[in-house]
Amino acid sequence: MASTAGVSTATVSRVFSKPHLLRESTVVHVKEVAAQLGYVPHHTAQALSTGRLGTIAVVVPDIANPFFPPVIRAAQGHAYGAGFSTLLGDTDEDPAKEADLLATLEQRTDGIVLVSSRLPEDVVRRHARHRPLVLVNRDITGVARVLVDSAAGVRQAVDHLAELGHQHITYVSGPDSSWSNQQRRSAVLEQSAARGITATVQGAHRPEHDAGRAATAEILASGATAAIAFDDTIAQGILSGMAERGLAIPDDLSVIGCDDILAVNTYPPLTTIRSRISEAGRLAVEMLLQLVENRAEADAGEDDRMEPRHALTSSLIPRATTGPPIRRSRKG
Amino acid sequence: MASTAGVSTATVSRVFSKPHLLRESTVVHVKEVAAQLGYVPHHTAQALSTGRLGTIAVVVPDIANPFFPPVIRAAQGHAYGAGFSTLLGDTDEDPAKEADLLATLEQRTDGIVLVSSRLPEDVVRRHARHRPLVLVNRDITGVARVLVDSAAGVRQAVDHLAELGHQHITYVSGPDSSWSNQQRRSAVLEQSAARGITATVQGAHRPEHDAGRAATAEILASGATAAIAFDDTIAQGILSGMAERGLAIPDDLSVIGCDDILAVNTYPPLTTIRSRISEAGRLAVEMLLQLVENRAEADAGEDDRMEPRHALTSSLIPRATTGPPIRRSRKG
DNA sequence: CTGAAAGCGCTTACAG
DNA sequence: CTGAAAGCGCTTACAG
Repeated sequence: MASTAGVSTATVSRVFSKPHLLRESTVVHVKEVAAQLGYVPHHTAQALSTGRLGTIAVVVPDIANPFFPPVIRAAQGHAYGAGFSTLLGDTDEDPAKEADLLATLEQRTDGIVLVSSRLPEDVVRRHARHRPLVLVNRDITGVARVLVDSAAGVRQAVDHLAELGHQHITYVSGPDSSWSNQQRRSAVLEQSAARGITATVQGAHRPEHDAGRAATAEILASGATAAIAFDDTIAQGILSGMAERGLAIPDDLSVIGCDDILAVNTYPPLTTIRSRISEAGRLAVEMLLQLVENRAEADAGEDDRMEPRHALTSSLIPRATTGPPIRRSRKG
Repeated sequence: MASTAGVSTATVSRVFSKPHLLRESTVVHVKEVAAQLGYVPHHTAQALSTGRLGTIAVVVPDIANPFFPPVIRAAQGHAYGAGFSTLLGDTDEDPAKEADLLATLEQRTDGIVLVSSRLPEDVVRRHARHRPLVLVNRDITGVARVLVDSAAGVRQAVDHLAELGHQHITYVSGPDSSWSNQQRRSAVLEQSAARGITATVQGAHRPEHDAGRAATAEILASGATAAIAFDDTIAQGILSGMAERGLAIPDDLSVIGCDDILAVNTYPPLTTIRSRISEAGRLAVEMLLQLVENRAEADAGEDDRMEPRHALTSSLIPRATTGPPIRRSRKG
């Protein structure tokens, strides 16, 4: 390439990375020849030389869980726009696999977005000290993170139910190890106490339709007239559980989901708590690229510590699965 | 590393790539020192040297479309097992972006799995001639591909409806540019003709809940007593459209989806056509890695042309949204 | 504004 | 069984 353009390889390199250092005519000429020959700078060689891979990774517990695709999509889109490719990692909800993946990805990327990590805090912290890392949906001091703050939406949900006249509600929980689950459960409990209504907590645990459906019996037995589910999938399962028994929504039970991943794809349309999760993906990548740049500069200067923590707020989207506790006395 | 272990870099290299060429004791010793120092072979340098990136890409039209995550998941899992990382590309259903992505990914991967490509045949063919490429859900002669053959399942669906007594059914179509859509439509039309029942075709076009819901009016107007939808999302939209009108499933309309991505997450549980789509992801990667290996060998030998075409079969999963056309005369 | 030369960290014939 | 040396295709001080 350099030879057929009659210049040195250094010049070719500059044409593609620092054209402002060159005479305009040189740039034009070399680019012409390059176009002719279909020449493109060899990515791997560039990477080896500069130490910048132009690649990030997004690691999630389960791609097939509908919460994650929007996050991944936004992350990939933003990274692509900034000239970065995106590696995808699926930990299968397994901390060991997550650790493994992190080790592999570490040497193949400039930085990692770790979504809903199941790893111990100190492991994450250690990794973050060495390499650019941004957490999504995990709140670890000292590590850059963006949190989908569902607490605000959950409080609105409790208020909504209290105003409809519900006296006893139940929180149908998700995975115990999930930060979001802990946050949502606390918000339900605290806000219920504040409003002077009874709140109980029970399992579904697995964020799956079947788990929600199976939880229906316990919900009905509890005497609660409304359920706030850890996520939409569980909520939808409860809807099925009710339909199975010939019970009506919302008359026999008000149901509120979380995440708004099902949109209006249920019938009746599900009242839920919406948080801009794709915003979380975009923001996380933005922060990560910031860290990558800082690190590049820090090599030549001093390390500047920063601890960004972004919380994205949420809000209740009332649709058709909530109403007054009309048949609340069905058990009597 | 080499120096502290008292060997040459060549030996260190061999310890990690061709240990069988070395004395057992040398391997053990070098590995010990490596563990001590936390040394790991530099991936990018390896890649530059060998020309093997250890990376593949999976390109899909839309990560958020629930059809794709299982494919991606299986592909990533299988690639990971074989020591390959997976880059993810989202074309946003845009052929221009798809072409762009392909060009970028081409130099960053050993090969690409292209799912539901929207690109012209010759563009895909040209790419496949130069680099390992496997298509999923696109049938282009001369290019390795794995097809989710929904035709078999669709024929079963038509038979199922005919046996229930339906005389007029409608196919609610998906994206016109989709290979799957064409295949499914043809299968509905042909099998209906074979069974001597009437089949009409109408739009939903976009594979979205709302499009399905909006299609309900036309379905009812058509006089059809059963609908086979391009996919589960559209089918679910039809379910909502019917519920909205206070009409019953399956009495007022039998509905069959396709892809089984919703599993039993609807109520009533959706009769649908299942194809092992995650199997498609796994198989595609398997074929791709085969191509990558072949190409590596072909460099030193002769190119061996092969044209693998795998069709994964499908079958009807009867659940609760199909039944006899009880109120078929509702319009009279 | 441009080039010669060293270097990024491996791999791989070629010798021995 | 192991090492010296060239090479993978760039980038980047250093000269000029």
